[in-house]
Amino acid sequence: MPRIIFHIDVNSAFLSWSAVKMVQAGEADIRLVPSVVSGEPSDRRSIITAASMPAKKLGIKTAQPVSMALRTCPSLVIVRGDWTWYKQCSEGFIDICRHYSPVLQQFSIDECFIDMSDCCTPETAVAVAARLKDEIKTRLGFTVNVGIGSNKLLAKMASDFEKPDKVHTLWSDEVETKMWPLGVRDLLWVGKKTEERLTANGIRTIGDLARLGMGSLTQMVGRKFAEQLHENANGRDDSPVHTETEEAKSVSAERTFSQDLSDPRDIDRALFNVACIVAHRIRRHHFRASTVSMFIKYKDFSVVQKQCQLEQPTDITAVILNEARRLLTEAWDGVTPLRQVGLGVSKLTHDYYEQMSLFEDPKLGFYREWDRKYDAQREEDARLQAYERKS
DNA sequence: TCTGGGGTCCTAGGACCC
DNA sequence: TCTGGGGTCCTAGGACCC
Repeated sequence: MPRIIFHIDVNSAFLSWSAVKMVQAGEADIRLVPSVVSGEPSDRRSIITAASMPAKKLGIKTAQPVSMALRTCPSLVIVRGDWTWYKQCSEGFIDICRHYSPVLQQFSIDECFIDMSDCCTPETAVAVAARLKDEIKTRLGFTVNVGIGSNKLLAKMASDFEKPDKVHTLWSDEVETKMWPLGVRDLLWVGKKTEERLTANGIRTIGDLARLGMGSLTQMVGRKFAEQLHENANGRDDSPVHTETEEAKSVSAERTFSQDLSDPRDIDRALFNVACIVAHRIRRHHFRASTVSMFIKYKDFSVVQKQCQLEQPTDITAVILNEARRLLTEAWDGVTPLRQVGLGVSKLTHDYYEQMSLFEDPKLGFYREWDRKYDAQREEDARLQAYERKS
């Protein structure tokens, strides 16, 4: 039996969500003028997280530096992101989608798939999708695109057609007319590098890719990726809509300096900050980590990453920080300016078994106490923030 | 104009074990 | 003494996604 999958994608999510809040507060609707959501605008290294349709029409794009966008449009309205509010908006639209089908997979904060196979027919799918889209607009105040297809890939490709506030179908029998004429870059998983490799070999459209023999494609991108691209270009994808939320496999944090830094004290301060953040996050989710990795980025954007295994999984900030410091001394000469420093942990477990050793480092007790106070402080900060938001 | 932050998966080489 | 083949783990790097 053919499947019916919807992909729901919020149009310019962060920008729309900020606009909803501002309109509720009686302010002008920033969706109607060139506007963007970004990090700290005074930081010259900030980039654009979301742009309004009028901004996009001027050529302003997501991931572009704010300074560049300001040159394009000096009157650009810039707003700071509000994560707590975004999470509320996300939950709101996911809830509505879940009412249409419980077989729902959240793909990111602003996208989800629902399996509608048991909830509508190919004939009624467009009308149902339109109802879903309109319900979100009426109840929550922002627009979405709904893509309909016989699998997740096609649904996702369809939701990317004309925006905003639109419903599109991409059934298997429409692949040839609606998908094959598109450029390879429009295919999911084809990024900049793969596009370059494909076009260098004369493969320009998704249709070219679909008709390409596996032998030559494997030579270009490797066997595994070639298999996937070949399937996807032909509109095939049998992955199910995963309803269970997967646990994180890694947690990381990074800091990009407003100017490249070379003073080891500055670098260490940043490493300390990210270690606090990462360790706090894993404690909050009751994780312990067995792998610590540290990475640095130079001004030419090259990245060096070092990792190591711990004898025992840990969630102690000081233990993670010490490993990261050691890795930093291995990776960095202490002189060359750095653009960014980051820290990650992986091999996460919920295993709380701890080898009790009579010879356990007595410092660990102090470290744990420090972490406990840190966590309490963070929680207090969060409570205060929530209170301020309400009043 | 000068490029954030947070993730996932894949590959390839080397070490080590049987 | 020399050789091979398979499996697993680790590491570093790269590509992609939102």
